[in-house]
Parts: sequence; structure tokens; C-alpha cells
Amino acid sequence: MYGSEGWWPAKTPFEVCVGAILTQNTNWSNVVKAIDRLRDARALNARSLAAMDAETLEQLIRPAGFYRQKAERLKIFAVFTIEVLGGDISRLASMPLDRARTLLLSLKGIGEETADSILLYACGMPAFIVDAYTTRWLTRMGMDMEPAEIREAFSSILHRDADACARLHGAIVEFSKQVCRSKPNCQLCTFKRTCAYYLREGSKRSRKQAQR
DNA sequence: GGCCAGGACACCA
DNA sequence: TGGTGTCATGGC
Repeated sequence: MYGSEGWWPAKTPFEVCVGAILTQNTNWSNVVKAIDRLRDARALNARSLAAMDAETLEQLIRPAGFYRQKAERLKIFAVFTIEVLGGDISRLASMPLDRARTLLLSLKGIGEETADSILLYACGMPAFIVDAYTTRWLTRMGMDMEPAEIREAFSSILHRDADACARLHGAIVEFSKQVCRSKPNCQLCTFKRTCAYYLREGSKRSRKQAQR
């Protein structure tokens, strides 16, 4: 239904990264306002963000909330992009996934979900994103799994396919926003049951591989 | 006015 | 290691 393209609306990989930081605990509609203001200020690139004074940046991203924290995080990421990646986000994609992930996690303000969002949607790497929707849904289905276990199980069952990871994550988020109408063969419930089934299979597979 | 939204981090026991 | 407080805005 949702496809793999366009679910994360961004014109450039760097814009994906900016959105990933701005959306931390924030409704996406507020993130869009902040991104539009950055675009209007011609600040949607690493060099502009790195050079901008903190107060100006704070005011530009104010609609997204947590503006002081997020301004600092954006500047840290912009400097990292310039100094470590030479201004080219796609350089992350040329690294092994674990190496790129560790590098991102070393940055202040980049946690596991934000790192995986950048790896998947900005770099096209097969990093399955475990977000609040995913953990809430699985908890309600009685599946008590650590985020790392969920990530590994889904990555395994999706054959480390970035396109599939993007499709499934987008679908989980979009379906989670909808309210189940409790009809027989409800599309939402069928989707969730099916995902849970494959997750269990993926989890079993991961454990077997780990044992080997 | 309260709750929620596509988290992360510092601090403390 | 796990729990808690903090950061802050806008829509409903």
C-alpha cells in the first residue's frame, strides 16, 4: 500500500537526518514546520547548520519543540557530516553496517532509533527501525522482546533487504496510527498478526544462527 | 487544561 | 541496571 519510496518525505539524505533528529518525541507535522523554516532560510545543509549561531537555529526549529536540545544535536551532526564524512552522508553506506551504526551512536543526541532511521532512510542500509509504535504493538501482543532482539529478528526474516525494512517500518507506523474497526478479517489486525508470526519465526532463526 | 507525538540523556539508588 | 525527571511545542 505505502511502497518503499516517499514514506519518509525528504529531498536529500541530509534532510532525512535533520528530520530524524527533529522528530524525536515529536509529532511529524511539527517537524515539517521546522524543516520548512530551515529550507526557507537556506539552512538545510551541513555547512549552513554548522556555521549558524545557536540562537538563530533555535528559533528556526522552535515549532518542533525541545529546540535548545535539538539545535545542539543538529550542530553536532552537521560538524560530524563535514569533518568525518567530508560532507557526504552516503559515505556511511560504504562502511559495514555495524561500523556506521557505532559511529552514529557515538554522537550526542543520536540514539538507536535515530541512528537506524538515518542508516535506513538516508543511506539505504538494511537497519530495521524499532520505534515506540513497534514496541507498543508487540508488548500488547504479549511479546516481551528487547529492541535489539526485535531488530535482529526482523532484519533476519527480511533477508537484510533495506527496501523491505523501509516498507515494513512505514507500514507499522501507518497502521499503528489507525484505529481497528474490529470487523472480521480486519486488514489492520491481519497485518499485525502476520507480522507477529514472522517475527517469531525470525527470532527463532536468529537464535539458531547465534547458537551455530 | 490534559494528553500525545516517528527520543535521548543525565542523574540517582 | 533500571527508574525518573527534563527538555518544549502544537494539535486535538
